[in-house]
Amino acid sequence: MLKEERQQIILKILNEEQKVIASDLSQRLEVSEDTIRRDLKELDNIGLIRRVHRGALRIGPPVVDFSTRQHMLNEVKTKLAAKALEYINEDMVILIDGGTTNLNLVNQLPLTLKATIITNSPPIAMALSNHEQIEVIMIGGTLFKESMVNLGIDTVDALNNMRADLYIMGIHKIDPSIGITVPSLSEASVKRKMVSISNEILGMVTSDKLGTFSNHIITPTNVLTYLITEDVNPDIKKLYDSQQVTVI
Amino acid sequence: MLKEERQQIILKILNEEQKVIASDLSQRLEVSEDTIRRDLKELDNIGLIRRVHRGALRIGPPVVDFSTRQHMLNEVKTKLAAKALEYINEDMVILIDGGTTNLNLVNQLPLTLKATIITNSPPIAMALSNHEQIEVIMIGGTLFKESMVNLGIDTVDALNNMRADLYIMGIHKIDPSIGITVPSLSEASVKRKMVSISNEILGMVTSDKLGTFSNHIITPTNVLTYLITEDVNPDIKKLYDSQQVTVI
DNA sequence: TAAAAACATGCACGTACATGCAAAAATAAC
DNA sequence: GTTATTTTTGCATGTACGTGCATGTTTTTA
Repeated sequence: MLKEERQQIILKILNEEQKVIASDLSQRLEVSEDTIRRDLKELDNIGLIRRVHRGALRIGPPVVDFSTRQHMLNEVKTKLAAKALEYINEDMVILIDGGTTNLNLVNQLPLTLKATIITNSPPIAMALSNHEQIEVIMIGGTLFKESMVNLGIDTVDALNNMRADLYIMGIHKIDPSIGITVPSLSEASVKRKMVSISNEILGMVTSDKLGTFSNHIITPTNVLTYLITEDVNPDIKKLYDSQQVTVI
Repeated sequence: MLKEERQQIILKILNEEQKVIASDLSQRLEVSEDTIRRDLKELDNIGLIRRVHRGALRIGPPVVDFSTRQHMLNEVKTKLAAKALEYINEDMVILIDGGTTNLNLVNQLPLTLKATIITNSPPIAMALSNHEQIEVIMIGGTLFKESMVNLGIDTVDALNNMRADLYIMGIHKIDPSIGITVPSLSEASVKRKMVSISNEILGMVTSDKLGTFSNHIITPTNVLTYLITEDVNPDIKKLYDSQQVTVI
């Protein structure tokens, strides 16, 4: 097992369980405690975890709410991510913006994947810290804290010089007749720019978002190449098929 | 159960119930009363709770996020940060790059501070997600995973259009005769640019970094306005004073 | 005021830790 | 494909940390 891979697993466990214990990790990952300690030390040094005696804790706001709903949603999103992985290939240039669904996907990317990932979302960038083979290009801008993405003129400008094979769009609301919508103007313009510089566009949505809309229209739904959802309703599928959108 | 974890639980309980009783906690957390007493003592020393006979009381209004603050207080880097806070004023434009020392500082910024913070470090940006009054501007670039900062031509370009009142520089190595040095070229050029667009420059270093150097020189030490270290050695101070650097 | 509870202190035990070093593995160079 | 070089790993050493218990002291309460 590679070091990076192991550290990635540690981060994943830490995300799920809020804490890790060194001796425990040693057993689960089948390496010596010394190695685990070294891993934890490294992750602590770059600020990804909080090292404490005997183990480490998650950094950032504590996820206190252990509600099952949250947990279930996470499982659904993991399924969506698994489907999306099919469309991600070696050496692609992938543009990906924010959202927990996208974050979930990134966390599932194989450590061996070689690719270029462009993102305007700090959490996405941080999640890729252990993917040696992935070149991460961050797009700057003004941080929009509600959804943790960089937005604004600078963001759009920076995107002007780039092209992507695949844009993995975080979708808030989507309706086949109205289009893909977001609640804020600046988010809309950045996403619109992202659409324009990408060859293919993939969107993941949990089914409860289908048929909902907000006030700023990014684009009609027919720009989507793939629409991924957890259970494919035949009616929905027909609706989008007529727009040349592949529903999976 | 980890010590820090237990203390967080205590804080959480205290947050919800206004007061805690030592013997009670001992049962709920399944540790000896001695341990609880020690926990309460520590939390009291840090100033997060008010210790009283039989238990402890909450200080001030309920808080949401104590997890970050808790572990830091009492550490060397925190002392540095506390000193640095003196030089951060309302409505400043602050440029800050990566490093755990800087991350520590950011975590200590008062939640009410109104300012603009420019950074090329995703962890720094994420740490500021709770600060409503702070406008965060992220500088994009290629993510340099070893130190979690964005670097490269795009980064330097983006900085061209900006000006900052104060640059809080993460310092790897510093030597009064050689200058401030880093191990990588791209990091050096970005930091050099940051220096050039900033009015004042503040550096925090733990004393073990004083008198060390690496292979890429950013700038001589005399560009620093303030140099903050944990215990100010008179010799060192004299050395830097002759370069118009205020050592604190 | 006496008994009980809570406390501070010091000690001992087990575990976790940092450090240096050598073997092993992975990567680079030839 | 083989060799050289770097990185990673495990082990040994000595040290530091966290916990519970024993002791004596202070505070609470009956």
